[in-house]
Amino acid sequence: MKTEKISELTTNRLSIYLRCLNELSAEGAKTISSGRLAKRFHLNSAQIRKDLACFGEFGVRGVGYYIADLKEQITKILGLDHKHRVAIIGAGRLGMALTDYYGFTQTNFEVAALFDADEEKIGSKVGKVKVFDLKNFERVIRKEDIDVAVIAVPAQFAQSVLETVAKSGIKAVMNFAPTPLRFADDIKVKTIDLTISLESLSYFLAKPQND
Amino acid sequence: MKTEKISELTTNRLSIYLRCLNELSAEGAKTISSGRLAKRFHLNSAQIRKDLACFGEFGVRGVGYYIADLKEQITKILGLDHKHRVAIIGAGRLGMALTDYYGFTQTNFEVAALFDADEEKIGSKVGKVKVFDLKNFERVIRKEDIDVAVIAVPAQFAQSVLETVAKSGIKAVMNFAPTPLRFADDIKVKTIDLTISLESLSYFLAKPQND
DNA sequence: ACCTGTGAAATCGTTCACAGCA
DNA sequence: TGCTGTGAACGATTTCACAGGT
Repeated sequence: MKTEKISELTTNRLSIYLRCLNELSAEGAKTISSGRLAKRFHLNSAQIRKDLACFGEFGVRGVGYYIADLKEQITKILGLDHKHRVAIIGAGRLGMALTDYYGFTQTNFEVAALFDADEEKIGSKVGKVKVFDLKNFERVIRKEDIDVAVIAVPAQFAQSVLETVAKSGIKAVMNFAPTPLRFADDIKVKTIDLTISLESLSYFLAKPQND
Repeated sequence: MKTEKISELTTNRLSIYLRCLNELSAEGAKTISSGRLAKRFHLNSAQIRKDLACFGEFGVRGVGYYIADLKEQITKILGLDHKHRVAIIGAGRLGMALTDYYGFTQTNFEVAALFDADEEKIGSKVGKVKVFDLKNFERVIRKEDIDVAVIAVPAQFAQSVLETVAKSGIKAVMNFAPTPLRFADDIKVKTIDLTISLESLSYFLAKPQND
């Protein structure tokens, strides 16, 4: 077991391993070795072992890993053993699409509130989720016990929204605005920048030789 | 000028530089040095120079880079000097949200068609974009001259949709389904996996000491 | 025999530091 | 003097290879 700092690449892979284990589990398998896991899902077996070894000795030499046990361990490491409550800021199309994004509920996340500054939208509902006035952000997130925020507003408002979010005490933010954000280092901001992804596809199409 | 293989990290940063240059340009600046660019946007100046040097010698010693010229060069490198036409597969909330996502139009991408397998949706419109039957994918993308596909269908259909897309000759795909996909290496698939991002936030909240 | 956990090696990416040009 | 372009140093990440446990 390593006690060094754990890289984000490692934790991202943990999510992937968890998915693989769910699939194997559904098939009724009881144990899996890093070698077979790697082969089946096109991963590297040494990397799987190293990643897992960061958090403990979960394997059994000569056997592999007990699937049910390992699932439970990874679920706990990723903090997926309890529900997270999510606020989405920006009740535009993207915010609304995310509100009933299946992937949220699938991994123990629940969208508890939408926020917008537009009078027209405040008070309306998306499915069962109410749209609140952004001005009341802090009050609502306390009442609703929210611990994760999603920023789905136009880029020019993102920094100011992030400051509202940070002031409320929320420590985990997912940002869809294609803009760099400044924030204190006790909070975690994960930016999903679709513009960069698109431009990267464009580069692939444009580059001289498709090697 | 390097002729080695260019990493995706480098091309992603090119997108960022382009954004920065647009901002500077809007302020009326004519030239910028890597040092001042780095300071202003919290980047590393050596990295900026290295990234740019992969594609040519765009700078002038003692002066820096001419902003208008550099913008043009990067735009060309990223293939953003001509429009890309996009098909979105899956006319659910996510597909619809992406259809009028501002970021697309902003960087020379245009959503030209939506596809779905649901009879109810086929023939309807989202804004000006028509929903076609997925069965007619190849015919429509040829007629509409589409070169980029976005997969916004549930995970269990993603692999089969990708195969339809690949067969049609499209080489650039953005995938929102949280599942690993198998594909030939002459096509580029960029997966935006919101589940992994969420779980990474969850890990941050769960881990023992928030260091 | 099979498999884990882990040092060591290899690869990849970033930052430093400076030669050389305007 | 100010700045680029780049080799060299450094740091991070991945992969190899094997000692040691079952």
